[in-house]
This record gives sequence, structure tokens and C-alpha cells, in this order.
Amino acid sequence: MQKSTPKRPASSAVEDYLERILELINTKGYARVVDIAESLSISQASVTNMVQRLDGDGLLKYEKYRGLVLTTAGEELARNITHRHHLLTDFLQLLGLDAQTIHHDVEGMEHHVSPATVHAIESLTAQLKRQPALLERVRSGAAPARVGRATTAL
Amino acid sequence: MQKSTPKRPASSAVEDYLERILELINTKGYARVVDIAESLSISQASVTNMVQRLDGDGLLKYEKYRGLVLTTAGEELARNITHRHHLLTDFLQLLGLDAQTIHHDVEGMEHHVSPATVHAIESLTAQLKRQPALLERVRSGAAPARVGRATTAL
DNA sequence: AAACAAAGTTAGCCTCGCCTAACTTGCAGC
DNA sequence: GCTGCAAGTTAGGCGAGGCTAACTTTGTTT
Repeated sequence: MQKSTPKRPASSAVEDYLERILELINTKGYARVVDIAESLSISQASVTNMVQRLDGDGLLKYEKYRGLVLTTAGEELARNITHRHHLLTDFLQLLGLDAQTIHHDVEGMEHHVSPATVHAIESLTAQLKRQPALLERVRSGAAPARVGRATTAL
Repeated sequence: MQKSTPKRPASSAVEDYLERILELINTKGYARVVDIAESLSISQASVTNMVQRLDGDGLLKYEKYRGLVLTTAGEELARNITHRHHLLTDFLQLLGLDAQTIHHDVEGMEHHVSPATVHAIESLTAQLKRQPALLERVRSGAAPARVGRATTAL
């Protein structure tokens, strides 16, 4: 008897795996251990291990040597994290950040943004897109009407 | 011989410790093991352990049973993470999120925001503060001119 | 069908960051 | 100056999530 559906909040690692698996399935039609390992830059052994855990947690269906498919729960989680990923990327792009910074920051932040914040940033992003002048000021680093720009904290 | 200054990027845990230590020093004038443990909701043993590591890494000066002080490097790091914390909190407050969500998300995100992004969000925050009407639309969840609000991803 | 390569798996190990239990140190109060 | 308690430390351990090395399975090639 494995620990099916203990409903732990899904760690960052778990979210990363699911996100990549969904991406692979969407682009190649399937997700092999070797592809997941490559995509996450970790060893095949680690992937096998995690995939077995995800099977036990009911997030995917896995048959030794044969492959895997996401369950409804797994796909939902994967879509959710993917959504956060895209949203944050879109948002940071709007602010004029470079691709590398965006990638790094999104990869780190995406696991910690709650639904309410997702919604707020979606709303903000939508508003910002209709304010090209404001965005231009943001991108040029304008911080008007302040005496010291404050690199200070506390 | 300990590993002094191998300059690893400072883990989230390390940043959390430094942030709390600085906060304690700023409010109580000192940071004892027991206070740090209380503040981070972890055991004293864990704190002792980490404090010894931080000493080895040159982020603070520590004398057994006697206490600790941040080094210049440690204080700089602490101020930096504190700054990110305040900035993100300020930003999310602007979006109208509730205190609990803000606390949770900031605690998670603050470790993953690079300098360029910090700067961009500072700039954005400054601009937003002069746009009460826009902020009102964000807070009320307005996402105009879209047919389906899209909970979809991919 | 035999052999070989690529993919997958298992076993054993490591680091990080936390824990508890047991011991030591420092400091008040008597 | 002894004693008792709070603070601090040490020892040993655990789970997550990585790793390498060695083995097995699959599938292709001849």
C-alpha cells in the first residue's frame, strides 16, 4: 500500500517535473525518462525515482520500461504551474527585462505564487498593456519625484 | 580548515537566517540563538548548526555561548534580502492582496528575484502609485476587452 | 536469432536542512 | 560558593532530491 493522495502541497521539484512532462507531451507526444532528464538537466536515475513517486502520489500512471501518462490530477497541476510560468514570463517581459533574467526569476518564483496573486498579476498585466507610456517610463527606470532613489533597506 | 568564502550563491535558508538576524538586531539590539529559533519556528539546535556554518562562510562572527554579530558581508546580504522583502510586500499591497497571501508569497519569492527585476519592480511600483484609477481597476479584478477570462494554460 | 546500443532501473551514497535527546555552560538566587 | 534553570551545544538521525556505477530491458541491426 503506497501513500496515495496524502495531498501534500506538491514541492517545487514535483511541480518542475510535471511542468516539463506536460511540455514534452505537448511537443513530442510523449515523455520518456531520458527526455525528462535532459530537459531538467538531471540524471536518468533521479527521474526514474521521482516518476515512481509521482505514480504513487497519483499524479501520473507509470509502467516500468514502458512509459507514463499524466493522470487528471497530474495534468491539472501541470497546467496550473505552466499557467503561472507563462503569466510571470509575460509580466516580466512587459517590464523590459532580458530573457535570461526572466527565465531565472520565473523558474524560481513560479512555485510560490498563490492563486490570488496570480489573479492580481493577470489583472495588472492586462491593465499595463493598455498603458504604453507608463510602461515606457518603467522600462527606462524612471522613479520620479523622489530625492534619493534608495538602494537602502530598513 | 573550514570552507571560508567559497562564495556559493547563498541558499534560501541562509537568506532567511540573515534576514531574521538583522531584524532581531535592529529591534532588540542583539540576536540570540533562542530568539532566532523562535522567530523562524525551528529548533535551537538547528540554529546553532547554521550559525556555525555562517561563521565559517564569513557572514557573521560567532563565539560559542557568547553571541554573534554580522560581518560586513553578512549585513550586506541581510540588507539586500530585507530590501527585496519590503519591495515585494509593497508591490503586492498595491495590488490589493490580503496580508496573509502577501506574507506567504513574499516569503517564497524573495529568494529568487534578481537585481534587474528588483529594479524594474521598484520602478513599476513608483509609477503605479501615481495611477490610483488604474490600481482601482486592478484591485477590482478588471480584465477588459477579453471574452473568456482564461483559467486555461497552454 | 544473436548481439549491441540506448533506455531504464536498482543500489548505494551524498548534501542540505531540519529534528530530538542528552549533555554543557552561564548566570541568578540563595 | 553552590544549585537550578535557561540557553546553548553535540550527537545521531531522517527525508528530500540529487548523484554514479552497475545491471536489465527493449528494440534495432545484421
